[in-house]
Amino acid sequence: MSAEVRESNGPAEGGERTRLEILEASMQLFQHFGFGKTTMADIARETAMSPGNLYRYYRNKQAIGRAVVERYFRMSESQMATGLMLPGGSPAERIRELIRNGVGHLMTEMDHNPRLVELADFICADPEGVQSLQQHIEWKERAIAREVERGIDAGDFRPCDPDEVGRTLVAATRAYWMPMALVHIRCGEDGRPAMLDQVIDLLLEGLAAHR
Amino acid sequence: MSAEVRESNGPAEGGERTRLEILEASMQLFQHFGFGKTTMADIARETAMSPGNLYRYYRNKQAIGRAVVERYFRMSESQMATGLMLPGGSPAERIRELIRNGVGHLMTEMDHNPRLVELADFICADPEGVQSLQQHIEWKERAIAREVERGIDAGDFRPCDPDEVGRTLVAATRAYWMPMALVHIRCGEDGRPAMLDQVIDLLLEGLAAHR
DNA sequence: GTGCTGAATATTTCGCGAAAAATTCACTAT
DNA sequence: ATAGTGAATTTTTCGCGAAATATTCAGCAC
Repeated sequence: MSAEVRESNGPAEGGERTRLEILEASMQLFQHFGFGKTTMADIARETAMSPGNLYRYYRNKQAIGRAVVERYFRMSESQMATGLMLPGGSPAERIRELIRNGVGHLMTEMDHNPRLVELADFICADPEGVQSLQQHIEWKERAIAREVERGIDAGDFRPCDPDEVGRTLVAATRAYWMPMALVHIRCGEDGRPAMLDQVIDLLLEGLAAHR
Repeated sequence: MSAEVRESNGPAEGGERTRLEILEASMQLFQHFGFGKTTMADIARETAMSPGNLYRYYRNKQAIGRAVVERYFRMSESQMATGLMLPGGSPAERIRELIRNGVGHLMTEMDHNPRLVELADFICADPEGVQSLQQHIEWKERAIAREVERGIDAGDFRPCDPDEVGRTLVAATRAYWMPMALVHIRCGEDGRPAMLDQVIDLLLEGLAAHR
């Protein structure tokens, strides 16, 4: 029943800079060489500190991996959110673009940044890491829920619980958010994910107001 | 440019009994001990023939695994179809039950028959086996398409292409058909798959006629 | 006490010969 | 020719010591 509230042990305040430094160096290394091929000694060398010191900021290597994945998820979320910055488009169009952009972003990352995608898969596979994935999923659910709320207010969508619809839309497109599945789903020369547009259309149709 | 049309080499006609015998013995063994732990020698012993003779009926061990998986898929399809035998229920209800029963059946198999589910995953992972999975998926798509057709005729569903809707419904529930994903999706004490009912409801709502 | 080091220890991975298994093939029987 | 055998051959897996790596810890500087 003692203190130890923080995910990672170590310095309380002054160490945030160091923790971030470790995080950024690790992300670079993981991106280049992969999680497995990057050693704690590599990270120590890159940050010009001793291996032992890394453990003052992260419990172990997995914890660094998890922090990198969380940062990576936050970056993906920012990327997905950029499409929502501009105010134009109907709620339905905005949801469609949110999902299409998100899946498109994931496909781009799989081509361009396979090491980090692989890391995310690896980290999210064990119980310690699932909550990172869960948070990321919840971010999508909330982003969609906000647009659904707008759609209800605008009279485009029938009355419903926006949060539940957010969860439903993410659940109905879940396979498209899974790298392992997405590998098989991409098709054609452009590599667009099969049936995604039709799935979105049917879901949005189910949400429509039919005034 | 010669003959060799059949998937498996060997006898043309008279050998069908032997091929089936190998298939059934293998299925039993795989179910009990798993694909990896079952040797060709085991199968030979079980069928009272020599190891070499197995190769007259199947190209290799993978081919036996594929045949077992295909048989397993056919059995799953029969199981799923039993819910459709009785004529009652609206098309929407029948589609809902088809999907719920199918996913429920998969969950039961994962608990009760994990070795065969694992085998299916393994076999369908490589290029030789994906077409078996593809066929199984197409069976579901067609089963749904038939019900959609009924729904259109009955005036319950708006006019649309039943085949495309079949593909769409399967795509929107794809994660629920993937054992790897389903492990994470089951929740609660009853282990029911999260959000599946809501997904189906929203999709069917999108299909409704709104007369 | 805080931040850090580097050697000491614990764990995991790796290389490689041995054993097991998959696959082939020369051969027998009908 | 067809069905089948079983030993020979190729491929994969396994066990285990060595090397690499992760993690801990006693101690140093401030």
